[in-house]
Amino acid sequence: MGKTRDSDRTRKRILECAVKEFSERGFDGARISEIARRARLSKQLIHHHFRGKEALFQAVHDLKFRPTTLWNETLPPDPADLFAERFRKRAKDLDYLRFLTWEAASARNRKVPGEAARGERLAQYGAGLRLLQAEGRLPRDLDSRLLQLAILALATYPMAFTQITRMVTGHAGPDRRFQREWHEFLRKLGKKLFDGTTRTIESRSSAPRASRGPG
Amino acid sequence: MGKTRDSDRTRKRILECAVKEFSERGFDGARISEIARRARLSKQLIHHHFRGKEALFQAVHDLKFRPTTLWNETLPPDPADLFAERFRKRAKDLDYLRFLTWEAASARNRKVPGEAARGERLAQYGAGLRLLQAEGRLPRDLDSRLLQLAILALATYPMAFTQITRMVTGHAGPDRRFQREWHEFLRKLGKKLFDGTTRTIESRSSAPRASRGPG
DNA sequence: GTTGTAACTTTACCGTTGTCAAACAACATT
DNA sequence: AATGTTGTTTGACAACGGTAAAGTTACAAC
Repeated sequence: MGKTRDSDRTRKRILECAVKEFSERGFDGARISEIARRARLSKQLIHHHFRGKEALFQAVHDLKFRPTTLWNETLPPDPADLFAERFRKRAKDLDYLRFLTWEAASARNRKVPGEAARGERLAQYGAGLRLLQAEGRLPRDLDSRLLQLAILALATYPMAFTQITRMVTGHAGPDRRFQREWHEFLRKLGKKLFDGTTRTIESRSSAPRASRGPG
Repeated sequence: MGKTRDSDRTRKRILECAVKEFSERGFDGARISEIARRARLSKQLIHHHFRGKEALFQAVHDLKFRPTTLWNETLPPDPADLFAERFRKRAKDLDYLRFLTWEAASARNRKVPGEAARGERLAQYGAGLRLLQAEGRLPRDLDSRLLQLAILALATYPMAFTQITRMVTGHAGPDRRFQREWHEFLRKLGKKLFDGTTRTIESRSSAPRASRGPG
């Protein structure tokens, strides 16, 4: 049995409950006392471990937005899986998705914490897309950045806007069954869009180019 | 010059400012006093005209979510424009979009006000998609509801998750230039997906059917 | 003008919430 | 065992936001 007093352990427990509360109710809606109730300790202790609500939120933020192995931005081998794969990864961290949604709602035009680093990471993914384009495995006439945005849209929207998903499909967003169906759908979509790519992008020149590395 | 006292006019002014405030800060973040400040009157007057914060929000909600001509769910003549057209309509009412985003963030699984009516309207659109499928102008192997969700995703996401859009493209979501580029992109996407539809869906039977109706 | 009504303001209030400070209890060190 | 340190609880509080009720002013009807 663990010690009755353990600073790190309680800090961790507070953080966990804070993640839940913040992700459910957002910053303004979240209540420190509620976090305390979930963690079975007094709200004053939270203020002792962290400096206050703002700092606690910051800590939670740093925790959830810290790059982990989940942030692996590697592209799938088959470009047709771009949508589906991105979705699969997104579905792994629903809390993070909820933070993104709160952020979207509250951050009108203001810069968002860690914007530079996150932008860097996103740019990395975009570079991967451009590489695929150079290899002729993705259509070149689609702006890579906009394509990336489309990928994120399809990977994010149904589970962020759960009301809409429910109204349209009848299933909740995080529902397992829906996730399977959506994954399948995205695969089909990817196939339709990108399978015939090589032929499509070379339809300008009547003859297919010799398949070599990126020109 | 108008009368110094006009119930309807002040009600309207309160509502306008309330829309702004709620759409910017959400229900919890919104401050009655701030709405009062914007409308240049005392917060108590707001409570006098409406019953309170909750009722005011309800009123705003009813106002913004009331079906208008903007809710025209008619489908574009060319299925390839499905994405782009939907986006064009979405971009017309950014406040509404922000409400949707707040709703998405806060409504975890809870039912959302007017869900039945809104679902009905969405179903109408879905029926239109199925009709297009029946006519062979949209691929039949794509679930119409999921396709509808994809349309909404592409039409909504970049302007709802403005941080992401900014980080990926460098432009803000509501930026005119971005909107033009995104519109164009969605058109291309639609063309790539749905232009070859007739051929695609008939790839099962080796021979193409006689081309009838709108090609 | 008088009076009544409705728009608006002022004063006051109360519950909630985050925060601070002091008291307390467990653990480590000596 | 004594003592210091640190995790934890308790009590209290000040600020803030929404709300209620009383007071005041404009406008209309008579």
